[in-house]
Amino acid sequence: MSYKLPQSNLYLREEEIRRGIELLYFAYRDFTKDPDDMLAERGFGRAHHRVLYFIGRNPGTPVTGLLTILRITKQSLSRVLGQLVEEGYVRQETGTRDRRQRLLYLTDAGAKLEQQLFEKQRARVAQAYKAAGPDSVAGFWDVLLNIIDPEERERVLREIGR
Amino acid sequence: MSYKLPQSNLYLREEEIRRGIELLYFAYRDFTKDPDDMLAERGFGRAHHRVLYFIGRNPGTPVTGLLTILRITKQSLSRVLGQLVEEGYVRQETGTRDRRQRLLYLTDAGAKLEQQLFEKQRARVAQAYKAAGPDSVAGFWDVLLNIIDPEERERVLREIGR
DNA sequence: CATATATGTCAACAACTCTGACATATATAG
DNA sequence: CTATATATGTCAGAGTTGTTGACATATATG
Repeated sequence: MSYKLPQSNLYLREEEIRRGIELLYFAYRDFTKDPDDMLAERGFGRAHHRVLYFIGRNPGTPVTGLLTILRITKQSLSRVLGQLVEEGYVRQETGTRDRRQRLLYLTDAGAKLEQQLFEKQRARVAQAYKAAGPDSVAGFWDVLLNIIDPEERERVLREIGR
Repeated sequence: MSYKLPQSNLYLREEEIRRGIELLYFAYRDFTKDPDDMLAERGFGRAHHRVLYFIGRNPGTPVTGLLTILRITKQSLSRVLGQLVEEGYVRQETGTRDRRQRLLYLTDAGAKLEQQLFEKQRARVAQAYKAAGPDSVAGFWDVLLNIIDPEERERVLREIGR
């Protein structure tokens, strides 16, 4: 009997979609919550974390690189980046090929802070990976990758090292 | 040779964690972006979407129920909820068992709007499920569930219907 | 030399969140 | 019945992060 009730299928489908939506919402909320306390102690917010994170992953990126990854305006970035430079977590170097560019690097203090922030998320994600098992992790990556806009999937793959 | 280099393992482990962190960030960003345009047309934001969504999933919830799910303050909720009530998307009924409670329901307009917002995310998530396959979807759910704080996993399981 | 690009800065504004204080209606315990 | 607790609402002030718009400077490129 290969016949299937379309309405039942639609119902199941919707429930499965909503399950994904809700798990994404709750998981993302807890996941981002971890570093926030440590950041708040220094008067920083989540935006500072993102900047530290992506400079750490792309040392020597010009400002434009960060704007492209984060998809925010330079005015938005400059406030946050300015604070990080001011307080000694990020260092700017004039580009050698193109002297208009400001290439961004974490200072030792920046790298240390980034590691501390990462550690909180590492523990949570590592535990989830372990609890779910390697096959689930592969599925987790695969679904997330396909949720990302097709146009930027390639860039993300480059970012995460395939 | 069962011996494994611990440093190499640690490196792989960190790369795998960072892959999860970044996929989560990029996927969540695109995923939340979809409904925002439609909301902006009506002067609403993402907070309105969350309220519509969870009232739709829990019709008749008292205000406290929403505060517990969303983990925001009543002052924060009241502005958003007030607008939704004012503009006819949410209806409040005095509780019968407890007349202090305001039980929340979507109006017809509210249900319609919620469906339109859901449709945008449905398309994205359904496509990702299809591209990744059912086993990956199960893994996706499993990892996300384990990323959520253990204390609230039970509530989430109830929310998503197991 | 003219134009484009990379970056920075100032100002105003909007969304969403918070804390703190206070008010009202209703339920519940003694 | 009275005292207390709970559910909800409201006002005021503040912080973080994002936006748009306008303008400035340094450097690269045709």
